[in-house]
Amino acid sequence: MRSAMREEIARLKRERILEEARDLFFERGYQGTTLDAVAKRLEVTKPFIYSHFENKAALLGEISERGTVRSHEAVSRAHNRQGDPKERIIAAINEFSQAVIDNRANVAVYFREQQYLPESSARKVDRLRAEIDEMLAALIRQGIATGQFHVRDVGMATLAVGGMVSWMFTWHRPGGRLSDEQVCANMVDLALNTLGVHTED
Amino acid sequence: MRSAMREEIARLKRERILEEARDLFFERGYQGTTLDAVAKRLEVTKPFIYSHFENKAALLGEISERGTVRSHEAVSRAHNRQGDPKERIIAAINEFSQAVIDNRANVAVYFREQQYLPESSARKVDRLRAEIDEMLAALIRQGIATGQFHVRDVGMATLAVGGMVSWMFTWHRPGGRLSDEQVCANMVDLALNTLGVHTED
DNA sequence: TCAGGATCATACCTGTTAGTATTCTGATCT
DNA sequence: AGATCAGAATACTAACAGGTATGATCCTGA
Repeated sequence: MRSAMREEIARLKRERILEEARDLFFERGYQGTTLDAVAKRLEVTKPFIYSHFENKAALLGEISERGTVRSHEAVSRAHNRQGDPKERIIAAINEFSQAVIDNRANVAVYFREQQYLPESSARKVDRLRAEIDEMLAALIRQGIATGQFHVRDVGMATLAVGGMVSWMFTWHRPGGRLSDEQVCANMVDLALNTLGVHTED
Repeated sequence: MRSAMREEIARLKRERILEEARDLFFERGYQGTTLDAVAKRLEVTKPFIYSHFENKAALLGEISERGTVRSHEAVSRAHNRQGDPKERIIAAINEFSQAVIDNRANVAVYFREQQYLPESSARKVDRLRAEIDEMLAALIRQGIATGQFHVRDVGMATLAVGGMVSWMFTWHRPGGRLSDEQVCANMVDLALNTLGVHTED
């Protein structure tokens, strides 16, 4: 019971450290952020951080992994569910978009700071991204097979659709002109267009 | 005549410095690259670089500005030419895509290292990017007016199309599966799809 | 051959920051 | 009350890297 509680407290501390590190990396960049600055925001000291993380790169690794994991989960759910390719790609784009919005800082930090990722994180994130691409490509191939989608090159269509969704981290602002739901709905429409889905409107 | 030649030599030296800096920033990141490393690649020393550039950030500024200027020129040319909106957007996407491919390292460095840009470069690049977006949005609006394009939200369509093209810097590799021309042609097709252009195929 | 200036290298300084050795504190248990 | 120990702070080190003062070199023109 005791140690279970300590575990939970330790987890909480790790979470708080990661939150502040993520925000600071996002605002000032990885190398532009000192661990003292992170500690100051948390009103603790540097050794406190080192008692919870191996080193600075471990923070970056964890932050980057999380952003990618969320996107992977989103696409994965849609990929594995019932329905025809169109229904499933709609779910995939919708959830993927929401994941990018929800984890904007993680995603941005990852894309900007890839070079500084520790080897193990880099491998893990690479694998997740490859799987996301594979799932999207598989969905697109199925849609072509059913005659619902019309694209010349599956690989490029995958990159285009993945790109327009991922790109949201560069322009999305909370409290923007459109609600998150509207943004996601628009992304779905645009992605369906991109995949050559014939709509009657 | 003398000084004209010296001018040219100085320009050449600046170019060489910028090339190596761009490549190193691209490979190792801005803060991950020391000026000594740049100097070593050029087989010169650090003061040589300082005799041609104010400081390290000036290198980053110049590199970033160039990447954006090329994209701006590409879209600008297409925007100002004759033709209906469809023809002009085809030219815009084609040239924009080629510009991103040709300046992949510049574009990548800019997007990753935005935070470290000197104020004046940041302003200039922001303005160029805003103008690119405005030109694309204007083209899309015209296409809607002529009934050639069909999108719900011009702003989001602009971001989606701009995003899928810009995103190329993350995945394009010279000597990939498709030729540059094929890649650009595919991007044009995908962008037209995204904008709801009805094609008969 | 020599004067003079432009160009570049050597050698240095200094601030910064990741990472750590040591000390302190305060809660818990006997 | 006193011993023990986990957890956290103080204070430090070491190394790196941006930037510069100074001196060497080389080209140009007479």
